[in-house]
Amino acid sequence: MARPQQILDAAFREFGERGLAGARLDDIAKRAGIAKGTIYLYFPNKEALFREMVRSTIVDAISSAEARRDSWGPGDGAEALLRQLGAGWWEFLRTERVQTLNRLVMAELRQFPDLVAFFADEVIARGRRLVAAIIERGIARGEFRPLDAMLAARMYSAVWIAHANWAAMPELHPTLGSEEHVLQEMLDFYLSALRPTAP
Amino acid sequence: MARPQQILDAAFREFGERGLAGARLDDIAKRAGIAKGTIYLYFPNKEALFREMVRSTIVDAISSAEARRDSWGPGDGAEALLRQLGAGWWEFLRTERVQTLNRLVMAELRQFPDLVAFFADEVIARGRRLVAAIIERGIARGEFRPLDAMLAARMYSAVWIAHANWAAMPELHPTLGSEEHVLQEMLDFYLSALRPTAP
Amino acid sequence: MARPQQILDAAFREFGERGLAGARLDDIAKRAGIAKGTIYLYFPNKEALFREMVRSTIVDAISSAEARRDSWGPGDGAEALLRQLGAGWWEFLRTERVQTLNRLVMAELRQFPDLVAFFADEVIARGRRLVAAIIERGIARGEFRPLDAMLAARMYSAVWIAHANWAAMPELHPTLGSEEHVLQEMLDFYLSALRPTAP
Amino acid sequence: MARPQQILDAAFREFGERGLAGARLDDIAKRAGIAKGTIYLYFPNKEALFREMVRSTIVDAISSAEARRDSWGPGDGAEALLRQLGAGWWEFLRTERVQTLNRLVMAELRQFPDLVAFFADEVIARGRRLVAAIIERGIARGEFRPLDAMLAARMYSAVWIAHANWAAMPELHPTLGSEEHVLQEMLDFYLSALRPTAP
DNA sequence: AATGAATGAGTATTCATTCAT
DNA sequence: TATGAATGAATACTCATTCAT
Repeated sequence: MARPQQILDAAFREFGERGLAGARLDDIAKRAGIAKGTIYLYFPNKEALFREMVRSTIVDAISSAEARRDSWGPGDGAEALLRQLGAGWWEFLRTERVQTLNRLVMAELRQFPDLVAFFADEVIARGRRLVAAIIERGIARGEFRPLDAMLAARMYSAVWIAHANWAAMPELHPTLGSEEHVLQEMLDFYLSALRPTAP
Repeated sequence: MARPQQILDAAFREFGERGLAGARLDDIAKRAGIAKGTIYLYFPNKEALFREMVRSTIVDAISSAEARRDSWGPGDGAEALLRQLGAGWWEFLRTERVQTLNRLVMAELRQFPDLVAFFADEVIARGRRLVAAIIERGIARGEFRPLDAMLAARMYSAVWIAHANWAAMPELHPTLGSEEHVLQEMLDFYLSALRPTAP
Repeated sequence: MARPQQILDAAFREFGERGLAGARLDDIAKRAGIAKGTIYLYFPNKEALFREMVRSTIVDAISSAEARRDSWGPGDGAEALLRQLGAGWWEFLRTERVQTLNRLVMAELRQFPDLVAFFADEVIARGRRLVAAIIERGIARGEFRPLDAMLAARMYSAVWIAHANWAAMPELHPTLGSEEHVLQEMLDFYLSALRPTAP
Repeated sequence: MARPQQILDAAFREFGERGLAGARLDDIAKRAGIAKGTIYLYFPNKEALFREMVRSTIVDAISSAEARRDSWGPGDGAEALLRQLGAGWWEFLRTERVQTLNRLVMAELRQFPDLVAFFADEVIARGRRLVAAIIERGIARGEFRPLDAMLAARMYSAVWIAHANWAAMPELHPTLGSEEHVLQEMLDFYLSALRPTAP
C-alpha cells in the first residue's frame, strides 16, 4: 500500500475516535507504523491531513456505493428496486467507515465549508436522486400513490440513516431483534406509506 | 443567574462549537465574563465541567419537553395527538439547544458511558414510550392498522430527528420549502403508513 | 523589575549570543528564571520577542546617550566639543549593549525593515546630525577648514564605530595599547584632517 | 564546476542570508541543484560545511585581492599608491562576496576561534601591513607628516570598511552621491590628515 | 556517486491546572 | 469567592542526519 494511503487509514481511525482536536499525530504515526516526521512528507499539517482524510473517505464511499449498484439485477418493479437498494444501504450505512464518516461530518465538518459542499453534492444529493428516480418510476407504473418523489426520498433517507446510526449505538437505542429484521420492518413501513390508499 | 449556571451556559456554547478537546477553558471563562481560575471553584476539571454541562442540558431539555406536554389539550383522537406531538417535537428538536446536544451526543458521548445511559433512559426511551402509547391507543381505536407500536415509534423518531438535523444543516440538506410545510409533509407521510390498508 | 523587562533582558543576552534562529526560548526562560510558557504571556511568539527586544534596546541606547549629553559642560570650542563627544562615544560604543546591538543589526535586521528604518532614523541620523552641527560650528569659528560637515561627520562615525567594533574583537584586531590611547590617537588623527591646511 | 564548489557556492548564499542556524540544508541543496543527501558525501555535517565555506571564501578573497595588486603600475608616489589601493579596496569591499563574508565574521565567527585567527592573520593583518608599508614610504619621502604608520593604517581601514558596509545598507545610511564621489571624499579626507601640517 | 524517503531528537507553542494575593 | 499570573506537560512541527536503493 502506498505511504500516503497508509497514513490516511491511520488518520481515519484516530480522527474517527478522537476528533480533529483530540487526535494526536504521534498516535496516527504509531498506528501507521511510521515516524512522526514522515507524516509531514505527505501532508503539510494536521488540518490538511484531516481534510484529505475526509475527502478521500467520501470518494471511497461513493465508489464503493457505485460498485454495489453495478451489481444490481435488471429488476423491473419499483418496489423490488427499493427493497434491493434498501438492503444495500442498510449494509453500507452500518459500516464502520460510514458511521465514522457520519460522526465526523456532524461534529467537525462545519469548519470546512468546502468539504460540506462536496459531501452535500456528491453523497447526499446523489443518493437522494437515485431514490427519487425509483419512486417516480413506481408512481408512473401505478405501484405507488402520487406524491412528491423528492420528499419521499427524504423520508427514505431519514428512516435508513437514523436506524443505521442507532444500530451503531446500541447503548442509546436498544435493538429490535436482528438487523435483518429491522431492515424488513423499515421496508414494510416505508412501502406501506407509498402504496395507493383505499378509495 | 447563579455563577455555576453562568459557566455551564458558556461551556455549552464553547463545547457545542468546538467539542470537548477543541474548546478552551480560556474562551469559556471569557464568554462567561469571569476569570479562568474561577471555573475551578465550581468544577474540578475540564472533563467534569463537560459532563455536568451535558447532564444539566439533558435535564433542562426533559423538563422543557414536559412543560410543553402539560399544555396539551385533551384531544382524543390518536392522529390528532400525533399531530400535536409532532408539531411540538418539530419545534423542540430544531432548537439550538437540542441540536447542539445531539451533536455532542453523537461526537463525544461514547467516552462517558454513564451519560450515554442517562440520555438513553431519560430522553430516548421516554420519548419513544410516549409515542408508542399514542400509537397503541390509535390501534385500539381502529384509527391505525395493527402493527408493532414500539417499532412505529422508532419510525416516528427517525423521521423527526433526521429532518430536524437536516433543517439545522441547510448547506448539507437544502430545505423543501418552509419548515411548517416540512412538518405537514412528515405528518402526512407518517400517518399514511399507519392508516389501515385497503382490504 | 517588571516581568516583561526581565524577559527582554534575558532575550537580549541569548539573541545577542546566538542570533534569532540560534537562540532557544527554553534558554531565555531559564536565564530569566521563569517557565517557558510565561514568555507567551507577554510576547506572542519568538519573532515578536526579538523585535521588541531590539526596539527597546534601541530606545534605551538613545536615552542613555542623551543622558550623557545632558552632563556636558558648556565647552565653547568645536574641537573641545568633539573631544568631549569622542570620549563619550568611545565609552558608549564599546559597551556590551551597543556591541551586541550592532551585531544584531548587521546580522539579522534585514528581515525587519521597520526596525531598520527606526534604527536609521533614531540612532544613525541623530548621531550624525549632532557631529555635523559641532563641525559646522567649528568651520564658522575658523577652527576647521571649510568642508562638507555631513561628510566629515560620516568620517567621524566611521573611525569611532570601526575602532569600537575592533576593540570588542581583540582576536581579530590586536589592540594598539590602552583603550585610552586609542581614543587619543583617533582624536588627533581626525582633528588633523579638519584643521586648516597650510597656505 | 566541481561538485564541492557548487555546494560551497550555494552554502555561501544561504548562510549569508540566514546565518549558520537559520540556513537549511534543504535550501542549500535546492540552490545547488542536488539532493540533500549529496551534501553529506562531501561534508560531514552542517557546521563543517559552514567552516569550509567561510575558509574557502577567505582564501578566494585573498587571491582575488592579490590578483588586483599584481596589476598595479609602478607608480612611485605614496599618495598615488594610496589612491590606487583605495580605489581597489573600494570596489573590492563593496562586493557582495566581501559584504556577506563580513557579516558572517561579525555575526557567527566567534564560535570558530581557528577561523577567527585565520581571518585575522590572512586578511586583516595582511591588508594592514600593506597600507602601513605605503605610509611608511610616504613618511620617508616627506609626503606625509611623521606618524605611527600602523595606526594610520587602522584609520585607513576604518574609513574604507565602514563606508563599504554603509554603501551595502543604503536603508541604514543614505548615500552621499555617487559611489565614485564617496571614494574621492574618503581619499581627500584621509590624505589631508596625513599631509604635513603648517609650521 | 547520487538520491530522496525516512527518521527522531529538538524546538516553538498551547493550554489545563495551580496558587499567591 | 475571585483573580490572573505562572507553570510545565503535552503536542504540532522542523530539520540535520542516515541509509536503502
